[in-house]
Amino acid sequence: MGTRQEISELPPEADLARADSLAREIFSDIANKWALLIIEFVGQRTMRFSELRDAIGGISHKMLTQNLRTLERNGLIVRKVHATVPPRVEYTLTEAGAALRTVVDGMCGWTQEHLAHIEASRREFPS
Amino acid sequence: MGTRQEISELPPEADLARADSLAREIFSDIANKWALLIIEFVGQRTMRFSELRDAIGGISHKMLTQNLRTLERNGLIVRKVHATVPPRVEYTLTEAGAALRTVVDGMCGWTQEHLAHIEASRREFPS
DNA sequence: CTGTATCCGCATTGATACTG
DNA sequence: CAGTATCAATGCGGATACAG
Repeated sequence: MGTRQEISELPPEADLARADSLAREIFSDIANKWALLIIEFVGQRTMRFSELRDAIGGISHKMLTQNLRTLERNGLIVRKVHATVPPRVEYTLTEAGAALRTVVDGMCGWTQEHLAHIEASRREFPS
Repeated sequence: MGTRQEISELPPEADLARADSLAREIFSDIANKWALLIIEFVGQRTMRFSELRDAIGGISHKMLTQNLRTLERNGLIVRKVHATVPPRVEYTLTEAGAALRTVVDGMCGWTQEHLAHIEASRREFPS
């Protein structure tokens, strides 16, 4: 197995080096605002389709459906349909999704912490 | 200032609740694959324009320029022009950019760790 | 309520050419 | 080498209608 260093020193972006790698494709799948916002909000608690729509705000019916499907396909959320009328569909994070959520939390936290810095930077930037 | 709890218990996504908030706008600015990939690669070391282009791969000249400007405007990277001929332009992360990089690292790490899970999930998903 | 399908405008993106 | 500008095309994303 070699030394411990050889294993642990792999940089986190190692597999993202090639543009055509699977890692890159997956990265592109999740690195967009709708996907990340969905992860963040569903992470708060299990939510229904319309609850999610209202919570996120500004997302169209179509984009929400589309992103939910992609997330489900990648195993980040589970979709549970209750056979009632009217139908009730609930979305929950999987373990993998929850793990990603901690990362997204970090991103949300970063945004809050650097709001002032960013605003200042924008004002000084020569338009 | 009140109790410590009142301050620390704010959820990381607090300011992202409204779709028209500044936090949301900034979140949207950085939550896209090119911006995050640039942060990740520039975070490895200071890089020139063409180095970055080659390192990332699959990004067009125009998109790279465009995203670099947005990142600069938001104070995440600094652009240093060396008055030589031919010109030499180097990009480096600011402190804020470096802070974001640790988050992006987490995202890269997450991608690597869950590659197998995602592949498996995709195979089982009814296309 | 939730989901699928369609249409269509507009923004994003790439290719190309030109400047410093 | 790095950047800007322009043009054309693709596809994202919204609105709408309809089905289960």
